[in-house]
Amino acid sequence: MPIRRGRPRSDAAHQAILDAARELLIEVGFTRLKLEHVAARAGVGKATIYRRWPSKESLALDLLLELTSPYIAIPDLGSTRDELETLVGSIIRALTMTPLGPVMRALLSQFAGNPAIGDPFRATVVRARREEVARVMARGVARGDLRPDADVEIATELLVGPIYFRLMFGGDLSPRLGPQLVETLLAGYAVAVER
Amino acid sequence: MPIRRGRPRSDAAHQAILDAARELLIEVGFTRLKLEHVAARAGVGKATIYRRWPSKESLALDLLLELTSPYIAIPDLGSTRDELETLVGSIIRALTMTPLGPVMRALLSQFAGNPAIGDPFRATVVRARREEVARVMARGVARGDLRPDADVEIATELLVGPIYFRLMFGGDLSPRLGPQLVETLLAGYAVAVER
Amino acid sequence: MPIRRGRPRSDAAHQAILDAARELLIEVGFTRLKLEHVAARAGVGKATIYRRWPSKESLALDLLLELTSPYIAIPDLGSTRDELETLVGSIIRALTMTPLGPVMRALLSQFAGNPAIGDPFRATVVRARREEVARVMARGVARGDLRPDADVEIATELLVGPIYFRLMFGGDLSPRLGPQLVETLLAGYAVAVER
Amino acid sequence: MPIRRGRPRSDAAHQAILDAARELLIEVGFTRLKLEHVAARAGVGKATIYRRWPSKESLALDLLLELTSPYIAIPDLGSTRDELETLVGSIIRALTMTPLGPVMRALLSQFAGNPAIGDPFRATVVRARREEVARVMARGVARGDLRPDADVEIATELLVGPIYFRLMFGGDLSPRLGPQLVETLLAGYAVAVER
DNA sequence: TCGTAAACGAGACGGTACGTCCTGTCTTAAC
DNA sequence: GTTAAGACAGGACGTACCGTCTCGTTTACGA
Repeated sequence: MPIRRGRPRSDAAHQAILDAARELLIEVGFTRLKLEHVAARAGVGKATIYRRWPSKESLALDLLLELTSPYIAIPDLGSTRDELETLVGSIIRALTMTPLGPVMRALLSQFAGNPAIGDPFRATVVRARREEVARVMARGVARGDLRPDADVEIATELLVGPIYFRLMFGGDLSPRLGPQLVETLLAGYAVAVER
Repeated sequence: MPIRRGRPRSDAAHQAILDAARELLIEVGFTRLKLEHVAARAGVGKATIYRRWPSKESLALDLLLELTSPYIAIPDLGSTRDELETLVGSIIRALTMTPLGPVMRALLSQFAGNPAIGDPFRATVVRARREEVARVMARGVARGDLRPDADVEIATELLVGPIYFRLMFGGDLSPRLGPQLVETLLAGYAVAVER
Repeated sequence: MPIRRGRPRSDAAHQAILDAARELLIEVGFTRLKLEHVAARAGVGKATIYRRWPSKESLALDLLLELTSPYIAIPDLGSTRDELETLVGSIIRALTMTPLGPVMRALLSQFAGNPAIGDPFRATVVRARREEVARVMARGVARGDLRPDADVEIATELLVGPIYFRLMFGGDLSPRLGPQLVETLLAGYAVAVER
Repeated sequence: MPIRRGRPRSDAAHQAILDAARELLIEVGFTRLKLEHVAARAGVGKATIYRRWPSKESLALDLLLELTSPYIAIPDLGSTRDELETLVGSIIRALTMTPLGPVMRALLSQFAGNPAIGDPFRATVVRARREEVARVMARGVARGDLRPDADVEIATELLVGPIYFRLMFGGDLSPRLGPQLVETLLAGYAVAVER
């Protein structure tokens, strides 16, 4: 039994650290985020941070997962187009209307070159998104809306890639983007009669 | 007349710095790239670096522009599909077979959150790519291969977004990806008879 | 109450710094003394030095005060000549047989032009020496050994000035010097009738 | 024949360097004197300085010798006391009323620990002073004013040591100091019977 | 109710890198 | 061949953070 001895860890400190880190990450970006400053803003000793997270990366990753966790599965809406638009729209909304946008922007830089952040992120968020696209597309195929040979992986990237492209390189992340992407994707994968 | 006074700047030192920086950027990534180490590997004083580049970011940006500059315009091949595949293929090839791939991966992190790198990159490389896609598509529309209402911006992002997505989040950057993306894009934008 | 918070400063580091600084000061002199090297030899981070001393000067001053503090008052020996010789002899001995000599030589340069070192040194060491000479001379006047109008300030400088002169410009600092100075001070050079 | 070829060295540059160096030496002291700043203030390239002086020390030494050269021998005044007072007074006057004072103060620090400055200074200025004292004292002995066994070396240091002591550690360098020193040297402090 | 054990805020620790400054040398065009 | 200008390699400066390590104190649990 891992009986807990000694003083329990403080939830207040834990939350203060996350809040301070989120604020600073948004303010200055990942590279200029300093744990020294997080500790100061949170009113916490540095050791209290290191006791919970082994590195800046893992703290940042927790911030990201915290913001991506309220992920909601797409229900069967009867229409493949509606479901895809809902899916893409929820991604755009999360990026534009919650702190996820700035946090994501700050961490984009780390996904490619920093396995400590990239790997867990891929294993959870990216994977979950691919699976959701797969579920929606499977329903679409079953309905006869989509060609049975539609490639789920390419489809995910065609829907999500442009969004991250704009997040990275600039460009509107307006709600109009979702239907535009879905329209193009569907026109491609839809059986001939669809159009 | 900007008469040159004093000892001219050394081209040898300039190139040694760029070489050392490129190597180290690929080896350790942008965050762990230290100008101290660049100077040491280049056999150069730190001041010689700071005389040319005000920051690590601007040095890295120069590396990136140096690698993206050998950009070749797509000639008229008679076939819109061939031209698009050539375009996408050349991007994939540059990312997989030249130092551009690792350098890009190392700098992806900075585009979103670091205007000092992101803005110039957007203004040159991203802009050039959009314009090339626009030229190819304009020829396609003229040929009757493409629907006249095809949106160039969305098209660029559908072609390039998935590539950067895989660069960032992992996934094959095989030569097969190009034709897959073009096929999907064309199926969407092509006039009905195309398929 | 000045409650102590945080980890206390390390006495070991403090002493290691002083030792390394003393050695290097003697080896290379004040101008060529580098805090970087002190830190390296002491096995200490540079910040640990700067936390204690704001500058090279103040560190050097502490070295000097550390070496001049074991100052011993001259007891009543019954003979003014003996007391003066003891006083001058102890100064010469300290300069020739302890690290004070080399340290003093290294810092002589700073007394005149560097108030940060000169002022505290004057306020403590020079002042203490003047007072000791004054006490000895007062006893001498009381004994009837010395003329009552003898000027203490001039006397101090006549005894100590030549010693520092030789320290600075070269010349024996042999034990013989003390009695010579005292003899001349007491007797004067004029033939008897002059006065 | 050392025929001069090429452009002759500029006397104007030479003098501008000495002037700038003297000013800066007085303003900031020897340690904080930077050849970079001397060159800038003199409107001269750094190489022009290094072509003439191998080091900061030798430049400073030249400044010092330039100021100590107008040394005037003491004529036979008929009175040993007058001659000694003239000698000591001329030293005090030079130190208080010409730039020699500040320059000396700035360089005092280097005499002991820096042979490059100390040795030539000792060999010229200090030596000349000792010889002058010797001449005056020899005349005094010949006149019967001074005891024949008077030690010239000790005498020089008793006259000059206190002056440098005050220059270094503070204290009036008033014209009154000269007669006080000469008086004490001649008379001694002991009550008459002592001898 | 009293240890005992772990977490707490604080801040010092040995380090690494920063960006600046200065050194003494070298390289140019102008004279 | 010297000049002013200024770039060069090198190296120290004083500062900022890193991740670790004491401190004295606080908080909970089990004896």
